[in-house]
Amino acid sequence: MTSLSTFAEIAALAGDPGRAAMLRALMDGRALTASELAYVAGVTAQTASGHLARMTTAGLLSVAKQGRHRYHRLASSDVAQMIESIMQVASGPGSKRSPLAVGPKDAALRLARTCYDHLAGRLGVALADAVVGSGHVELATDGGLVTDAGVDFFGSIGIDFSALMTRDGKRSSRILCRPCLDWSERRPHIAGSIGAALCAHSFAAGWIDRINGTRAVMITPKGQRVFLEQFGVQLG
Amino acid sequence: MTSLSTFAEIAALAGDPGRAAMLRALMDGRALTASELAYVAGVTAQTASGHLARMTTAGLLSVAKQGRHRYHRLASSDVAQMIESIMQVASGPGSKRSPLAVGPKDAALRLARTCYDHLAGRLGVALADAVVGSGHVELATDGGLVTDAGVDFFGSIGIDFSALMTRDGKRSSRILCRPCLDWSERRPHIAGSIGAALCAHSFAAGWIDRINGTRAVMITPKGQRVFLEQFGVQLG
DNA sequence: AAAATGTTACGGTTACCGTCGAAGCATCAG
DNA sequence: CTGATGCTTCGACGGTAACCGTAACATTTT
Repeated sequence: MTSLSTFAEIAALAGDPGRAAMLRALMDGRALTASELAYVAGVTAQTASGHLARMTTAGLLSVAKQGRHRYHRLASSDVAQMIESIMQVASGPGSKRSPLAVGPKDAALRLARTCYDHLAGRLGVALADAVVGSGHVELATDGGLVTDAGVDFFGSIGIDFSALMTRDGKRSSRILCRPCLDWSERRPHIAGSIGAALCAHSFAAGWIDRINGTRAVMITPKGQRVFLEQFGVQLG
Repeated sequence: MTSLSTFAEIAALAGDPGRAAMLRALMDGRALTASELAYVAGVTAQTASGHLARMTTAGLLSVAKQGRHRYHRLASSDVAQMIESIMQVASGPGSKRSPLAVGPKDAALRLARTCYDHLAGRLGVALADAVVGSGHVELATDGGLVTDAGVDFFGSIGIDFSALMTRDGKRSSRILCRPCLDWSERRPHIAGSIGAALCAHSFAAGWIDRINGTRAVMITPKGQRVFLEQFGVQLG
């Protein structure tokens, strides 16, 4: 029953408070150095190094050494989804403690941030509402899809699905979407291939920008205009 | 940072080998007594009692006392999805140990079994392939949907979606599907609302039956006929 | 070369948690 | 009422692992 022992092993790795803090910090999809991760975990560098080594050999993390730094990131989207699902359970009805005061307290984080590879916060939720309201995307609790009109719409703003839709040889329909329930807004936003593409394109097109290396993002003036004109979204 | 502490708490609960075995046993969606769970975990009754109490207060399990028995089940489908996602990571590329000998060794389990609330094993995969091949369902890695033809098809075999499709007031499209990667077949099968409905209907209609209280199911003669005529599926 | 920074390795201490024995309640059978 | 079964609580034991000293190694900068 090998799968069982590794199951407990993986879960136990995520069960340590320090390692949990590291994983949570890596949920923005970026790669962090061991020192930064040691800081967020509240432990010394030696301790953090041991944790990172264990999580790397277990397949949770992948490292890329660059000069004298070693950048650690989540190994795959599967790991990100696992962390999400644990957060989902942790934020569930079982968390009686501090019923409404949950979520990031930083205003910038609440406004807009990245969630592994897509956008979250009020911006992410607003964009999701916009594309759902305009009929470009349909969302349910189990999954989501892009309508034919949505394919045209995303194409018009520079996101091409032709590369994404060639899966398994034949066209794999327009199911490229996954709802991701955020714990600050308590509303679903768009994850999956579309969410990742939209987030990447927003960075590339200069609509949003990272705030000094955190997972929070700011909306550029150009982004303000595009989000209002193309999506009808205005925040603040 | 309450959500973080509970995050590690939840993960640590799943990280103990004994508790992991219990959760794994409960993945068939049925309710088990404390004694049965103590047996599958390989611990004494006292130890199991403590584990069950902790997991219940944490919101992972829900209990229903019936006479002098206490039946434990997974608290929600969120918990089941969390367990699935951990299995997904545990079965990932990181599991070098016993590369191909994974999966349930029991022949009955490999053939057909329940996975929380839907069907898995060769039967589950075959049914998924059938409805995908006939164009009734479209599956991708991120989600799935039922086509208009699929709605008619499932209606013709006794599964009505009208109750499922009234979500949030307006019609919530036909996204009721979620792929679930099984660790014995390494192929996706159909979970989500459709998977649950199909599984429940198969039991109700007498197409399948539980094998003496395990998560393995047998295909009745009636089921053999229905699966062949309606889905074109023949196993064995 | 030498200093500085980032990362890993080793030993010893400490605290936590899983485990079981024994005993205490609840429920059912006779 | 008496005995039996299922489950839980209490207390004590033991092992595991997180943690931080100190120290070594690697890389970059001066």
